[in-house]
Amino acid sequence: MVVEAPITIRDVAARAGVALSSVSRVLSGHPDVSATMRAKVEEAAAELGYEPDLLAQSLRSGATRTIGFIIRDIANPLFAVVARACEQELRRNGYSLILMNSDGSVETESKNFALLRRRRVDGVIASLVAEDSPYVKKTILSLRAPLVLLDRDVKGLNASAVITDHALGVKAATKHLIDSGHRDIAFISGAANVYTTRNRIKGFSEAFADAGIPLPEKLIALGGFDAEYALIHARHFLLKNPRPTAFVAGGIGSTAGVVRAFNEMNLTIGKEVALVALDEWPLFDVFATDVSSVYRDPEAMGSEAAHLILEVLNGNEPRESVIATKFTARASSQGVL
Amino acid sequence: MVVEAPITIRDVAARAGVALSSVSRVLSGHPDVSATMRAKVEEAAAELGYEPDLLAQSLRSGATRTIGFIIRDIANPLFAVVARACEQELRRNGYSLILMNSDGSVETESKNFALLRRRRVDGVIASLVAEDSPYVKKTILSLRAPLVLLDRDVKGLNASAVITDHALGVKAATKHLIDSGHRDIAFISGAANVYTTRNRIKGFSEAFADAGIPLPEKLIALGGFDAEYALIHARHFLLKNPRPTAFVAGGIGSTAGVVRAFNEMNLTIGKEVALVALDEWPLFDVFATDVSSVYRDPEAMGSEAAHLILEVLNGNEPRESVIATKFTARASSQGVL
DNA sequence: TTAGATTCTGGTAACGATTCCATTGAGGAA
DNA sequence: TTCCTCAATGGAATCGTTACCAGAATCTAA
Repeated sequence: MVVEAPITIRDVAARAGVALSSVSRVLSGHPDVSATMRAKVEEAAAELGYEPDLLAQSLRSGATRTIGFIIRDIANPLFAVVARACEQELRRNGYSLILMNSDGSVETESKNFALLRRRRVDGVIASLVAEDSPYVKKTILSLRAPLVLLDRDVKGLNASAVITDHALGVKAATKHLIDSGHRDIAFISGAANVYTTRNRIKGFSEAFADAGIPLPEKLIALGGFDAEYALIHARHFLLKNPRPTAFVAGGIGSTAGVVRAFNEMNLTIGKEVALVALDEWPLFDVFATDVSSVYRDPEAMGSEAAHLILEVLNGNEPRESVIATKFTARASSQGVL
Repeated sequence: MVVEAPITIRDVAARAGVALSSVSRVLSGHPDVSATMRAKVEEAAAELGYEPDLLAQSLRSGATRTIGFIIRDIANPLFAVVARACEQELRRNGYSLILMNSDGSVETESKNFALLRRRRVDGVIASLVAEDSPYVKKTILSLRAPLVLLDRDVKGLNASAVITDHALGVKAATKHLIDSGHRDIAFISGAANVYTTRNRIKGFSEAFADAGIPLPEKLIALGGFDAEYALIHARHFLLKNPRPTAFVAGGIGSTAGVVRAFNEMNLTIGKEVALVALDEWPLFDVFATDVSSVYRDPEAMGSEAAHLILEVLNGNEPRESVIATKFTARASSQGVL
């Protein structure tokens, strides 16, 4: 396979019979260029099929027009939609997205940040595995590039953030359960070292406080967003006496685990046990039509993240953008008691 | 915010009191380096916290250690898993993944290829929107980098490919439906200008041929993988007389559309109409336990794609890798007639 | 007509790294 | 001692681009 060498600005200059610098001026739209020169260079460039090399441009200009995107797991359907919307918006603005999964490991996450720094990305959008891991601040402060956090709250970073108002939706969901007579409501979600969890628990607690009912602390399990964690703890809760009559599951993985536990014990959702899912997922409306949920718009999260990073790249100050949540009561949380 | 300038090899050389070239030799492990020199340079580099600039290295070496990943839609849960597995495997080998959605548009796809070329990616992994679009071959041949196609078959490209043996699973599924007495079996999927569809139809046809039954050509709709397309055609088929007793839905989007049509007409899956889904999706086992499916392993697809591109980058010839499919009969395809 | 400004162009130095080439000095063989 | 080899190092060219600087040509104003 013969691969001819790529066309460089040098070739164009030779063909047009002018200097390198003149070609560069024409191609980058410099004002001090005669019409003749412009025509000659453009013709030569077109004939040769010249394409500027982004690598060389980046080295020279210091900007790569790439944005790093670090998340725990792109296979989480919510984040896949976030990533899509974000990539689309960045692409429209001439940026490309470098995707990295941190696989739930703070070490991998740290390495990813370091690699993005070496790649000289213009910015990073990240959903951190944990806000309190010791390296986080150091790693991020040495980034030399603007950062947008997804649903995370780390002090002293001067970063932008897309923040979901989970409390709003979770509080409404919990109030709904309490109003329906539930008292022993289990809550299973990820660890409290991420804003997501803390803000959800805030909404959960407020609903109990408002109702003047003590928080069922023994039914709260905050340790992991994965299905396995949720399955184990849901099983455990379901063996208690009295067993919880309702479950709030934090995220898609948690919901999977909780529902598996129900299935194991042959509990019919909406009849023998109530369920509220936090976040929806693909085909939610098709196969899970009767599951009550707290919804947030992942498209909005993704495009907002892109806007926030572009804003800072354009010289504006970092800021936060809040995404609303909406509780929708469906059959899964009704008629249980 | 004061941002100090990044440390370059020049700073390290100055600190160690040696030449640039010596620093480079030490850092890139050249053999002709004295122990004294090595110690001096390594100490200086460590003290300054030197990190090599991948941009400059890439310009010099010609390799960026980046791989482009072009798919229709990362929010398709199957491809999200493919992307995750692929990114993980590439990361282990020191490569980063640049993600681009083509949004189902051949123009966007073409622009994405062109941008990746300008970014000098070392390779591209792509699931083409269409195999027969006029620009495809030209765009790809001008890539100057190895290519791995995902479930696509384009002649004359010298590309590697991860190919799914859809026919195997679809044939088994169709045979199962025929053996259960179904004759009017509808098939809804994407257009025939991608291998995926053609290979599925091959399996579908073969099952009919083996049974000596004519193919129900009027019940085959090949036009789009999206839910909307499937919904419209499923509705249309369900109004026929006699109406089809079974549906095969090609992909996650198609399944969503078909099931919505069932829901609209209050048809109970597995009782009044049979269904086989091609591909599974997250929480499939939790909420859709009774849907018969043809499964393929997206993890395997992703890591195979990574292996194939790495192979070619290591000097081997392009090749194909085949992924198996497995039909599993569940309640949705039984006891209908 | 001439001084000064303006337009246009070419040459060259960066950006940050690697690699070739030439030089030095030490060591070994005759 | 002389010649040769080879390890070790510094200097310079290079990757492809942009931007600065200087000089030539043209134009404007007095």
